[in-house]
Order: sequence, then structure tokens, then C-alpha cells
Amino acid sequence: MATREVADEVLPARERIMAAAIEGLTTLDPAALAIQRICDRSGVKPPTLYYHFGSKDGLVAAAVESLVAGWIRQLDESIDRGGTLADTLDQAVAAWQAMITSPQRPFAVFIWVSMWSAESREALVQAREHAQKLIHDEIAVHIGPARGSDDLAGLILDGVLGAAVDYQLDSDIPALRRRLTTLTTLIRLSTALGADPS
Amino acid sequence: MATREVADEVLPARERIMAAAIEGLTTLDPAALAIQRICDRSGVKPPTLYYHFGSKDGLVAAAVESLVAGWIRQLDESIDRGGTLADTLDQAVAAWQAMITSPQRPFAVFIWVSMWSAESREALVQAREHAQKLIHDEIAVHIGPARGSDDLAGLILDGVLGAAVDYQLDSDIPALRRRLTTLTTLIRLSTALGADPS
DNA sequence: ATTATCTATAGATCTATAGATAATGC
DNA sequence: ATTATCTATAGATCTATAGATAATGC
Repeated sequence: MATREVADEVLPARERIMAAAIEGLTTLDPAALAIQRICDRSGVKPPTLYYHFGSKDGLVAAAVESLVAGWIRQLDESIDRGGTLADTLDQAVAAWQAMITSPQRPFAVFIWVSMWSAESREALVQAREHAQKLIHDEIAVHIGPARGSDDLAGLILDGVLGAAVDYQLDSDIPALRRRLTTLTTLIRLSTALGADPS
Repeated sequence: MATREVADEVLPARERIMAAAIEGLTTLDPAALAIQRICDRSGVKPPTLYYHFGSKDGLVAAAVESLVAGWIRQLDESIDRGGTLADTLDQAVAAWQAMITSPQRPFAVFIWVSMWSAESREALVQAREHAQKLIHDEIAVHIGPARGSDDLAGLILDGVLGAAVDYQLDSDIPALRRRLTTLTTLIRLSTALGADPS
């Protein structure tokens, strides 16, 4: 008998399959998503996988949905409401850095799925909107509802996405940190001036 | 006989294969990169492809190298040296928008390859550095060599990358334009203050 | 002689399913 | 009776190559 690699044998098969699919998605190698590999890692035979998820696309969609829910939870928890703007920004940098460098590579999965899986695109659009709203609300706490503050929140998100792509390319943590702090510096600058890009 | 889809029959086989591989890469569907499909589209049999490129990885690496060279040429040509900062930024937005929305989707390929092909990563790192240097030099023309201006150039690139990911997700051209102009507005703001994030 | 291309196929995958069987809940 | 899992396999890929043959350059 092969060793189960991903999940403990006591978990229900459905959850073991999910865990193995998520593990495959986060390795970022499209070939790693093979049904056979997922079955090997979850100690299950293909018919069991198809019984629970219907198809490979169905499994990927379910795994992405689970990942997205986790990201949103993680983002919500990382927001420290009530501090100064400087504190909030420092904590945001720490949270983003942790997400970008974590082994689950949420941003990399986000980017990869946004290009590969039309079926899961809607879930990603909603995750993006949720994240942008979080950032926007946090800015609004400190500078009030300024004109253009929603665009500013979008720009911050883009900067973080870009930094995640860079990190995927060079795996350079000091450079990542510099990119994120450059971003927050610019936010500070911009909000100090009223965040009105016109 | 099947119709040749990608390149005219008079081109040498090697170039027809390259054209088909690039077309496959830019469709962004990993499955579309199959050897058989590339052969069908270039009117060639597999042994001819292997004769010229040795392996699938070799072909992908050659195609990426060709794409990267094209991107760099395109970026170089899009720089209008000698105008005001405002003119330069307007033209940069137009050039970035054109690249992001072009059918060859250079940013999407860039991002996709950066995650998928370890072999081609070095070419992408160099392309990124070249682009950052271009942006940096253009800023330096207008505000002089300021402290932090290289970080600012990196941030601009990240913002463009992030906007490209967003566009991949929602295909929303007005939103893309807004994201890019928000970015250039912030550059204007930042350079007006001396581009010193400290 | 060398360079380029083909016919034909090996051998390893991959997704998915038919049909049998075991476990579970009423 | 229903739910969950298995054995076994179909059928369609996929990458890559052995070996024959045509085209080209000296």
C-alpha cells in the first residue's frame, strides 16, 4: 500500500481528495493536477473522485472556491481596525508579504487560475472586489471618503499583484519587502494630499 | 491535406513551427501547447519539430526568447524621448494599454511563463530589468537622479503587471484605462515631490 | 555527404466509466 | 435502499524516436 501523502486516513475521502487537489493547484505545475496524482496522494481510486466531483473541472472549481474562501478569511483577519494609518500600513505589508511567500502561494494560484479556468473566474472577480473594498474602507477610516479613493485601493491591489508576480520570478524576499514598502509609502504620500487624482 | 493555419507555406518549416508555438503560447491554454497541435498548425510532422528544437521544452524556450525580444523592441520604440513628463506618461499609458489588450497578450504570457517554465525564467528576469531601466531613465530625464527613483520605476512596472492580471480577469477596457491613468497620476504626484520615499 | 523531412509506431500517460461490491441508514 | 468505494479497462491523447527517404551543396 502506498503512503497517503496529503491527508490523514481518518478524514473522509471527499476531504482528502480536496486537500490533494489544493496541494496540486498550489504547486503551480499544470501537469501536477492529473487525476491519477490526486488519487495517489489522497489514497483513493478514480471512480471515488468522479463520484464526488463529477469531473476534473468540477474538482478544480470546488478547490478554487475553497481557496478563495480561505483567502478572504485571511484578509479579513489581517485587518487591524482602530490603529493609526501608519500602523495599518505596516501590518498590511506584513500580511501581504506572508501571503505572497506562503507555500500555498495564494496570489500565484489567483493569477494562474484567472488565466486558465474560465469556470472559476467569477469566484476570483468577487475575491478581488472584496479585497479592494477592504482596502478602500480602511483608507476611508483615515482620510474620509475622498474622490478617487476607490481607484487608489485598486492601484494598491495591482501593486501587490505585481509584486507577487515579481516574487514568483525571482524569489527575492528583500526585494519583495522593498516593493511593498515603496507601495505603502506612496499611499501615505497620496492620502496626505487627499487622495484626489485629478 | 489539412490547411495550414498559422504561417504561409513558403516560410521555412522552422519558422512555421515557431509561429505555431507562439500562437499556442498566446492562447494561454496550456493544453493548446501540444506537439500535435503545433504540427497540425504548421503543416509539419513531429520528427521535423524534434529535428529543429530537440524537445518540447526546447521549443517553448525558443518561442519565449523570440517573444521577449519582440516585447523589448516594442517597449523601446514606444518611448518618446524629448517630450514633457505629461506627454511621456500619456504615451506610456497608450503603449501599455495596447500591449495588455493585444491578441498576443504579452503580459499574460509573461506571467504565465514566469510560473510555469523554470527554463525560460532567466529571459523574463532580463526583460523585466530592461523595462524597469527604461522607465527609470525616462523618469530621470524629468526629475533628475532622485533617491528611490528605481523603486518607483519598479512600482510602476508592478502596477502595470497588476492591471494586466485584472484585465485577464474581467476584460474591461475602461477599467484598464482608469487603472493605468491612476498609476500615472500617482507618478506625477510623486515626482513633483522629488520621488524620495523616506 | 549533409541537411531536412517523412512513415510508422512505441510506450507512457490522461480523463472517464461500466459494473461489482461493500458500508450505512432506515 | 442508499451511499460510497473498488476492480478493471476503454479510448483518446501525449511526447518522442527508429529508420527510410528526399532535397541540397560540394
